[in-house]
Amino acid sequence: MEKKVSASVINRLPRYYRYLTDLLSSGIERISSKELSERMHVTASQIRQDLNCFGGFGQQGYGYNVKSLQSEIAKILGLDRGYTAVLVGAGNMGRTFAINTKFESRGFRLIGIFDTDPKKIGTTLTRYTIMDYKNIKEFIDTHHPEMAILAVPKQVIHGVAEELIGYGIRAFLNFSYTELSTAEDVAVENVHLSDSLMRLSYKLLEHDQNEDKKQESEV
Amino acid sequence: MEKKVSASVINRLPRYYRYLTDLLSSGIERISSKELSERMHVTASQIRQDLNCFGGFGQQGYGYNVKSLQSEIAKILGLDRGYTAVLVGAGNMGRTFAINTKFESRGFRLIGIFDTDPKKIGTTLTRYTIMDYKNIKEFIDTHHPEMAILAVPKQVIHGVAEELIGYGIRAFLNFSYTELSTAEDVAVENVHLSDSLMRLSYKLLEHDQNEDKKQESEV
DNA sequence: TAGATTGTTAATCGATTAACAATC
DNA sequence: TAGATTGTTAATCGATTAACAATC
Repeated sequence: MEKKVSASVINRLPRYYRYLTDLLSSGIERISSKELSERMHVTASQIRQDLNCFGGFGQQGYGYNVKSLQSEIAKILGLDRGYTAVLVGAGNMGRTFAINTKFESRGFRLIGIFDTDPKKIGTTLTRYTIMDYKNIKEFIDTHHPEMAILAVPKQVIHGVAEELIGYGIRAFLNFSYTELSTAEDVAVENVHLSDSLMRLSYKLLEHDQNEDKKQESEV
Repeated sequence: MEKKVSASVINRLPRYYRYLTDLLSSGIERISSKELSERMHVTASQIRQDLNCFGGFGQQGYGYNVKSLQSEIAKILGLDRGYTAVLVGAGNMGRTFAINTKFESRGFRLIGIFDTDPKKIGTTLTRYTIMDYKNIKEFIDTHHPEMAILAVPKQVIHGVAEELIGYGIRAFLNFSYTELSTAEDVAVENVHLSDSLMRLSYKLLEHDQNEDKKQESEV
């Protein structure tokens, strides 16, 4: 068994995928680690090390074929698996997610939307009719989605997750402020917009303070 | 001048803030690094190291006062600065963002929403009237927001960012698929939901493959 | 005071970068 | 072939963990 690839490497993969997709759409066929490193503001060494966790995708003297590298990374990420997902919660975040079909094919395919609000159940959201959360077990038993996107209030997040784990779901994208702890054999990605905002706030403050210092030293 | 705090530490700060806020709301007054470490699934050593980048907030033999530690971290993150932000783009993501006022006070206060779509301009979104993007310079000159939340299509993201930098904005939260490169003296946080999905997809695939291997070895 | 827990130094571990032989 | 660029090993750097003296 190969040794486990580190989280740092995994976290960079989507970014490689993104850049390669852009290169592809601008018609660039081959790229060297050096040129890619300049575009991405990382070292060429890091790119080669990262890729070689999964195999030798390049060719000495030539570099990497953009198209084949992109598809290799897609495979590594599991984007070719046709994973399917249900969305739980048709509030604002849920609706935004459902409408942005551009996410599809970059990780999953949405096959059903659920909510508990009688006002929402039966209404349509893009090409889906919102279903009653009560019937989610039946739906899962029939269609076997692998993932659930959780866009529900933080008060119910743990309950919903546990229930869905019971029904066989093994991967969650969690939008609630509370984080879903990753016990058991379950994959979780937490998306915390508040965290991003706080980081931005920190960076802004840091810049402001550097600015202040610069002015002081000029005086 | 103190040495720069590493990105790893900064990235963990919002999570500390989140946990401390939860502790506070459940009425817990003091906590030791050991107990916090168990709740957060990190080492006590890491917590103490992280906090001591900014100062000695604890007390030997006692631990940390939850309330004062929370407010210290808020200060470090700049949450007490009353930073203000404009939202550019009142599409789905923009609307979701505007409606989730819970983000406010965790990094910024929203003071205006802009769009270019004549159908949207003049309509209201929660407590705001959507303004014409044409008039954003005037608004910035008058109200001096520090941040901009960019929820615009990727085709226009760089143009919008450059324009707003010209008007004095120094911090951006970017929701577009393309990333905003962080040249100049500008703070940027990119939020890429697709990246989160791809990471989730990878984790799921990894779990599936471990599952397969386990079964093989059982045969 | 004795016990607990911090702040901090030292040790370990892992990730990044540099270098270069292999090879297209 | 000569030049370019990979894959990979070795060196460096930084982050995490462990340990413990300081001290509440």
